[in-house]
Amino acid sequence: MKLREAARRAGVSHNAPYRHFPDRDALLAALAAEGFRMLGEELDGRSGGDMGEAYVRFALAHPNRFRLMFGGQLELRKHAGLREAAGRTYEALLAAFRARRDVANPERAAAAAWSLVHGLAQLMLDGHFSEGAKRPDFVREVIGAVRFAAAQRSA
Amino acid sequence: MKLREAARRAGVSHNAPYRHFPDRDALLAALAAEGFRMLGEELDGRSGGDMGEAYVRFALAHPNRFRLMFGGQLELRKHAGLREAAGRTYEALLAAFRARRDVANPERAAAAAWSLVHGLAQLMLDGHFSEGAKRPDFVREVIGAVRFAAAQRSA
DNA sequence: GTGATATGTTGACAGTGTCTACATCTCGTC
DNA sequence: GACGAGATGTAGACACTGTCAACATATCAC
Repeated sequence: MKLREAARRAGVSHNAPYRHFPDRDALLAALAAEGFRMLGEELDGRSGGDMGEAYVRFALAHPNRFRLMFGGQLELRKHAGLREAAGRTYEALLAAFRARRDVANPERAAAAAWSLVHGLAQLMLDGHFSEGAKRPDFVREVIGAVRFAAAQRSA
Repeated sequence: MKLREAARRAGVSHNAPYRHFPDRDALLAALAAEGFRMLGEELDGRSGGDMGEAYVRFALAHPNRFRLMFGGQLELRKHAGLREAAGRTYEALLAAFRARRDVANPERAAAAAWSLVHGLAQLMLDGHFSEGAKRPDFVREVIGAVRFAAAQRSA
């Protein structure tokens, strides 16, 4: 998280990063954007619970990256590329839900699904769920515990 | 987020806070703990979707507090009081689900419900859901889009 | 009144992000 | 091949930060 320390560890002077990024925030934004690309690759080709599990797996495998992407210290609205990268991920999820015929409202279901896996990832990263999260199938179980409001029935 | 700035704004010297907290992290931990207490009060007496809405409402009303509580920069495991405060909130949610007879597995359902509302709050705070989140009932709709696996039916 | 404790202040230290100025290295053009 | 331009690197300085040590004052029990 510290610019000078990173430069030191990379074996360059404390000012070298400024030749590649205008400031510290821009560097972090680039790392976050790369993170969104990585996440997109993990999710690509999956759907349903599988996709949700991949989302949480990514967060647990790259906790600092994930926190950087979603930690809120990046002022997402200031970095257009970031917002676009995140939006693309959401679009893929939305498309997956639109392809299903058994869900009443794909937009709401997609928002709920993203919220579910995102919250699960965040809470696990933060160390809540300490007891249950040790079970190897915890993520699958939690994701499997929800259904989305079915089509042809009132919401 | 800056100690000296906060001291300045409070009209005291930059070292006054050290008479009350051993270091910056301890001050933040105290603020987070107070946040958990506030959140607990908001959730108290509610259940179901109502509780979920109150959770998200709290996050949107106190974005910085919420991010402090769940941002992960606090090393939750280092502050026993914090972990306990968060655990108490979860216990209340768990109790609410245990009281329901129509849910197959209260533990999983509670974990899923917390994940759902937590992720929803976090994503809204970060500015995703930009289009849909403007609808006044967005939170209720998203929460209403999920069902929990029913009792007496295979998961 | 006296001593202890709580609370506040000033001054210093190392470390940080950022700016400016200076150096070098790499090429396309003549 | 020489040269000027741009990319990339470095050193030094600045204001700022969290933290520590030393010193001051206010409160209160005895």
